[in-house]
Amino acid sequence: MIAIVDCNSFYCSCERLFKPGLQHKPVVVLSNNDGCIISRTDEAKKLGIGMAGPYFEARPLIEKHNVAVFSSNYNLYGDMSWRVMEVLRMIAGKDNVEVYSVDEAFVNLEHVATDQLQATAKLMKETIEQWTGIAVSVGVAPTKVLAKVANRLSKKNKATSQGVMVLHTQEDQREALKKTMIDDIWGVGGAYADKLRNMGIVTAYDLSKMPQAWGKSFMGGVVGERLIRELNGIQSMKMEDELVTKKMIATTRMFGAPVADLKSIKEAVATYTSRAAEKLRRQHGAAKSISVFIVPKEQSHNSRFRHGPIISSNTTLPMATSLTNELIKPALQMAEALFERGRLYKKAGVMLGHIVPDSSVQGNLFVPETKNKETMLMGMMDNINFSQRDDILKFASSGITRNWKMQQNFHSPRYTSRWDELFEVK
DNA sequence: TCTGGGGTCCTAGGACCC
DNA sequence: TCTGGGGTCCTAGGACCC
Repeated sequence: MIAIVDCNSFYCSCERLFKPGLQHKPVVVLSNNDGCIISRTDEAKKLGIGMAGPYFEARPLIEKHNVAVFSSNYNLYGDMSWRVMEVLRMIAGKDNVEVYSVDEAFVNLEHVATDQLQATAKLMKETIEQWTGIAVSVGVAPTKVLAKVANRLSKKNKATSQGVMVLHTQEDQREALKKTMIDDIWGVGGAYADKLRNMGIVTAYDLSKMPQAWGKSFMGGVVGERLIRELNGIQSMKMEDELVTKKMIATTRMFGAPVADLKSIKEAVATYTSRAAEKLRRQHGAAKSISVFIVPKEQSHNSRFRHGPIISSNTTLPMATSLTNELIKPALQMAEALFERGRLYKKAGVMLGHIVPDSSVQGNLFVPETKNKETMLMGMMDNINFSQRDDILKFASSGITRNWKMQQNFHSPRYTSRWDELFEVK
């Protein structure tokens, strides 16, 4: 059996930890640049505030009901996430935990006796809540997809489930599937949901009764086939080893306000490249390709498109590297080539691809000896920046004033990761 | 006026090879 | 007038996730 442990309204819960007065009050957390709502408490949901909707649209409701609003504080969420996952690893064993996202983890319960499943799930939940203060829901079932179904139902019926739901008989599974609409299935998004409904498939149960071959032809090939098997309790998605090596690393941001000058664009691109290179070094990788894109602010009144065209360029490097300076150079060249004077831009991004382990970087006869020193320099920069949790050291091309930086008007202190922002009790 | 950021997997189709 | 068959590799784009 597999459990999925999922933090309730995670970002909001983190903010509430340090503002006990907000317990049972509506709270929302905004995306970068304070653009969209990306986390809501139950109280905020009840007021009719939608998920992923733009902040400005929900603003009347928010002001009317005095909803607490926060900009996202990823230092805080990252640190709380680590604490939650550590508790799980202590209880279930390090190798049985697969961190799926910042607020979710799958836990392998293969070795737990059937009559102990409920108790184990409850233990995980209660320990996390007691030690970290973050409330979680737990779903347990024979497959990942069914565990997700269980988790969702446990959240929907908190009063009866106490935040834990175990689906271990086929009877339980069938009942749960009947209560789950197709668009609430993990792996069914908007496009497939529309398609399925048009074919008269409405509940997860309906979908589970379709033949696998049908899934193969109508739901994206092996993906659909696998989904149907999982719904029927046949494990088709394994527990993954902790996968730390990403195949692509991206750093992209909206600007605080549209930008028209090349200098700002270049500063932003240099900054994002530095950040991406940092992530790359953290996983001991080296990248062989880098691409840069910039997005013009939509000029036309044709508002059907949320984004303007994306203007991008890609460079293949002579050899894979993780050195910031070697990545910044081509990135800035591309930024310069893409930029058109007279246009307004709202976003830029950098992506690193063709990532290989840095130990396997192909030797090149023409690599100068100085390379080792540069690698050490990068390591030092990373250490200093990490211990300060800030870009205290950066490349000059990243700029000092940074007029293009995103807006974060409701940022809470980094309570758990900065000495000078510690929570104070008077 | 104002709509995030960072990923994954899969398929189709083109280019190319023998 | 008629122009094979079978591969591989790569990229773009769609769909999904949180």
